[in-house]
Formats: sequence, C-alpha cells, structure tokens
Amino acid sequence: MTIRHLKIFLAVAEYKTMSAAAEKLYISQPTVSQAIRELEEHYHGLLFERLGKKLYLTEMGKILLTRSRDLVQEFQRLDDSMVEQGKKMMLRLGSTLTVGTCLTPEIILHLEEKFPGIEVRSYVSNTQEIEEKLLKSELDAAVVEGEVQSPDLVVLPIVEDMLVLVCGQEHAFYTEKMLLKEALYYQKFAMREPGSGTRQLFEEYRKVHQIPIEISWEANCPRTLINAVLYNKALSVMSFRLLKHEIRHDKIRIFLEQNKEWNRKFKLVYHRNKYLTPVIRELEMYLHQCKKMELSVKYGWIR
Amino acid sequence: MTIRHLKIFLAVAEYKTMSAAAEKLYISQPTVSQAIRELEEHYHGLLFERLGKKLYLTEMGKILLTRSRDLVQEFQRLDDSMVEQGKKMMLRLGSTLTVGTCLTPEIILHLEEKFPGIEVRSYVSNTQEIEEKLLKSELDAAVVEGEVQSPDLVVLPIVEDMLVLVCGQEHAFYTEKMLLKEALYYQKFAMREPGSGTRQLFEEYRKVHQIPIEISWEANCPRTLINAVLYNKALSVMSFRLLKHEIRHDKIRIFLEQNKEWNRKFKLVYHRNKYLTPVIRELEMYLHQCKKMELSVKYGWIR
DNA sequence: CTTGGTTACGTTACCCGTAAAAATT
DNA sequence: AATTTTTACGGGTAACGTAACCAAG
Repeated sequence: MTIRHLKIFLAVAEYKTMSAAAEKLYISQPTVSQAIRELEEHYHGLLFERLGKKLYLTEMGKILLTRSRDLVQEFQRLDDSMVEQGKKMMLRLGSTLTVGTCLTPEIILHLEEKFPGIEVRSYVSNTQEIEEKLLKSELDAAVVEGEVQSPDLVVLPIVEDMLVLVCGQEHAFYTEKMLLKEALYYQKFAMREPGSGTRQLFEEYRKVHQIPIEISWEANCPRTLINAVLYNKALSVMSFRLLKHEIRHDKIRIFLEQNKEWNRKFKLVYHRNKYLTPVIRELEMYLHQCKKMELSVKYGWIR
Repeated sequence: MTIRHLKIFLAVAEYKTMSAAAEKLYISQPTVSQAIRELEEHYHGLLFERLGKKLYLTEMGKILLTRSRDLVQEFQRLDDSMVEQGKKMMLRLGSTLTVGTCLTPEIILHLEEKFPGIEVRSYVSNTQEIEEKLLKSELDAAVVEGEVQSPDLVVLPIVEDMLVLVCGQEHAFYTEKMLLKEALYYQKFAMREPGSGTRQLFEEYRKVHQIPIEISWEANCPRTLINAVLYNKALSVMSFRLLKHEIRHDKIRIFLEQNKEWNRKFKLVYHRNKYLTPVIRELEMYLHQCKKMELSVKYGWIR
C-alpha cells in the first residue's frame, strides 16, 4: 500500500464519486476504481458501499478517512518543506580567531548577498578543532591562518595577510617612522596566547633575530590586545586586517616588517572528497578577490 | 516521492551504510543507492555526504530523519490497524455436512445483510477436520452436529435439531400414523456413512433397542439419501431441517421418535482464545434465533 | 440517454536485481 | 585485497489510459 492509494481514496471520499476524484487528480476514472479496489482487497473489506450510482463510506472507510487525512497531509508538508529546504543553500563555515574576526563577517555578508536565503553557520575555534570538524564533516569549509596537518584536507593559501607592530598614542614609538629591531628589546607586549598562528609566527621571528621582550598581556581576543595598546602603552603584533576593523578613530600607529618576514596567508580548507557546492565555489572566488588589501592608514617600518 | 523512499532512507540513516540497510530491507544495495539518489534529486540537495566510504547525514538529512520517522511509523500503524479492521469483517466459517447443507446458506445471507461488505468463507467437512482447522486458526468459528473433543474449543449447543424417519410414497409406512420400533426390523435403510453424527446417533439408538436393519444405501450426501427414499422405497433417518429444504413438493412422509431419543443440538464452536468479533457475536445471536423450527409438514410417530 | 462504475487489454514507466566498474581503506 | 557505492542493463510488474460494457436514474 502506498501514499498514492490514500490520496486517491481521500479524493473519492471528498468528491463522493470516482469520476470527480479522477478529474481532480488528473488521472482516468478506471485508475481510481482500481486503486480503491486494491485498497479494499488489501484490507479485506469494502471502503465504499455502491448503492446505485452513489458511494457511501462504510465503517471501515470512515476509519480510514479520518486517519489517512492527517497522514497524507503530513506527508505532503514534509515533502514540500524538504523541497524548500533544498532550495535553501547552506554553509557551515569554520574559521580561526583572526579570520573569524576580520574576514568571516564580510564573507557571510557577501554570500548572503549572492545567495538570498542562504543559511551560513559560523564556527570559530583553533586550527586543530577546525581540522577535526572538517574531517567529521561537521563543517563544509573553513578559512584558517595556521598550518593544516591532515592529508585528507585540501588547503588553498589564497588570501595574503601580514602582521604589523602596533603602538598607542602615548607610546614613544608613536612618532617614529622607522624602527630598528633593537628598539623592540625589553618592550612590553600584549600578545595572543601560545598556539595561535600569530603568536607562533612572532615567536619564530624573535627566535631567529634573538629579540628579548616582555609579554605583559596575554589574551585570545584581538580587541583586548588593542585596548592594552591604546590605554596601557603596550605594544602588540597582529594582522593588519584586524586593525582595519578595530581601530576606527583610535589613535594608533603601525609598523610593517620590511623583509616580509611577517607575511603569511589565510587558507581555504575543505575535505578532499567534498562536493563543491555553488556556495563553496563562490566562497573561493570571493577569497581570491580579498587576496590583496591596501593599508588605509599611515605606517612606519621595522628594519 | 513515496513512503518506500522514506523507509529506505530511514534504514540507511539507521544502519549508516547502504549495504547494511539493503540487507535489513531484503533488497539489493543498488536499489537502496538509487532510492537515496532519487530523494536527493527530488529535494535538490544531498541527504548524505559521502566522505570516503562513510556516510554522514547532512543538515537536510537530519531534518528529514526526524520528521520521516514519525510519518513512516504512523503510516505503518494505520496500515496494520486497517488490515486488522478488515479481519474483523471476515468470517471463515466451518460446518459439518448437515449444517452446511441446511443452515449455513441462511447464516451467510444473514451476515451479509447485517454487515455489508463482509467476506464469509465457508468450509464444509467432518467434525474432526473442522476441529483441527479451528485449533490451527484456519477457521474463525464453526457449527457442527457431532461431538467435539478438544478442551481448547468452546462448544455452545444452541440450535435444536431432531432426526426423523422418512419414507416415500410407495413405501408401506406412507399411510401409517404410528409405528412401533418393531416395524423397523429388517427394513432397508439409506444412511449416512459411519462417522457422521447422524449415523452415530442412529446406531446408538439401534444398539440400545436392539433393532436389526439392513443398510442398503450409504452416501454422504443428503440429497442422495432422499432420492433413494423417493425412488427406491428405502427408509432413511436424517435431520428434519434437511427436509425442509430438500423435499419441496416431493411425496414423502416423516415420523418423529416419541421419546426424543433422536433429539440433538447443533453446536457453535470456536477457539477458547478467540477474540469475539462483532461478526462472531452476531453469528451466535442468529443461531439463538434459529433455535426452534416448526415442522411444516404432516408427520407420524415412532413409539 | 446520460452519468458513473467495472472489466478488459495494451502501453509505459518504474522497481529491482545482476553484473561490472569505480573508489576508498 | 576487501568493502562499499555507483553505473549499466534487462526483466517483470505496477500504474495508467482507452475502449467497451453494465447499471441506475
């Protein structure tokens, strides 16, 4: 027995004659007749009494009528809503903290504009957790700044990024145009926690150039670090992309590392077996378009 | 889209692989694969992500899972309960030969009138086979004239019946009003086969009263016996109920046994665990109504 | 004579299985 | 190499329409 039989039965019950039901259903009358007969044979009982040319529901028919109404309706609603659902695009997007702060918001805005009705879910965490979720297919794609380990993930280093040194108005560096590495010695820094991509890159730089500093702030929130710079005369090193959004009218000054040692890339990551939906392809296109980004504020250099 | 698709989908979601689902559903694996694909095409969206050989439910799949579970279950319950309902409108009725000949036809007519659309299946055989089929639940109920052995069967002796002696126009008894037992000595009888209830009762009577006779006809068909009486001057002993239908305008005469030694009862029989459907209850009611039956022809007595 | 249901029959489409290929572990 | 999904193809049957028939107003 199928939903089809019930639909036909309901139509017959509603329109009182098989001919009318057939017309409403856009099928032939004998087909309706046969469907009803199949139901009756399957249930071993008549659903309609045929007296003359009128049909009367039997007791069995009445029972079936009330119960199948809800069932068929519910089936139809499920079907409709799933078709609706299919039309909706969805993206479960992962990002690491820096990316999630400075890039993900505009990514989502762009996708929402490109695909009206899309549902984007954003998950921000460290690279390792992002990786795991990609492998478990709990995320469709992610944009990260750290290094990805799993060979089952496709990594596309698309977006250029760069760390900058940042200081506040009250800091001695504020008026400088050029700093030597030695100027950083024993300065107070506000830095991301160990394990973050930003911190790792900076630590590598310090190690290579043997630069002793003092980490007086540690936080995983960029805004916290910027506040430390603004109000506590700390220095910090972070992505210039973070500053575009965070500084607004705040009085800060930034310095670029002259040898591009602070350059890095944000990577688009997804499972190598991932079916690339239009949404994901659009995401990649958009990231290419974000590749370069000009610095809209004045800056100095570190040499 | 059909319930079938949802059932397959549910199995795959439950067993995590299409192969396992196919096995559980007793269908081939490609069939499962195809059904899932049809669903996905119909909804314009993936239900499972295929990463390697593992399947992961997509968001769409999760939605479909929760909603289709209830739906399919409800569908199944409706179907089952309707089939149940159908059984209640069906009666598999057994009867022994005498009953099947004279009583069952009117029983069926009555039930069909009372329950339009009912399906009555009639099975006529000897008491022993009827018993076996009742015990195997191949019959819902039966009406028999013989003795029932099994303690698992409920026996309700409802309908009064009586054997009568019957002779034809050319027989010497035809003009008699009263016969003595001795008159039966060495008469030619047409009788039912040994083992029939009628024959057993008559043999018991003969044994008690030491009546020697000659069995010159033996048949299991009442009409055959009556013909022997009509055309071959045989005597016979059978239920008076048989004669009501069989004699019509035939010239016969019947004699009742004065001491009611030929009285017996038809019994309604069913399994003691049988659920008494409306149909069976109506059957019992109807039999009560058949309890007594007046003899519409003239008759004599045996003393 | 019209309307509505059933029966009969042929066509189409779908369901499903087997076999083979592709992909992943 | 083994397991699982996908693809390809063919046979059987279920769905459906047409036509003819039947029954009731």
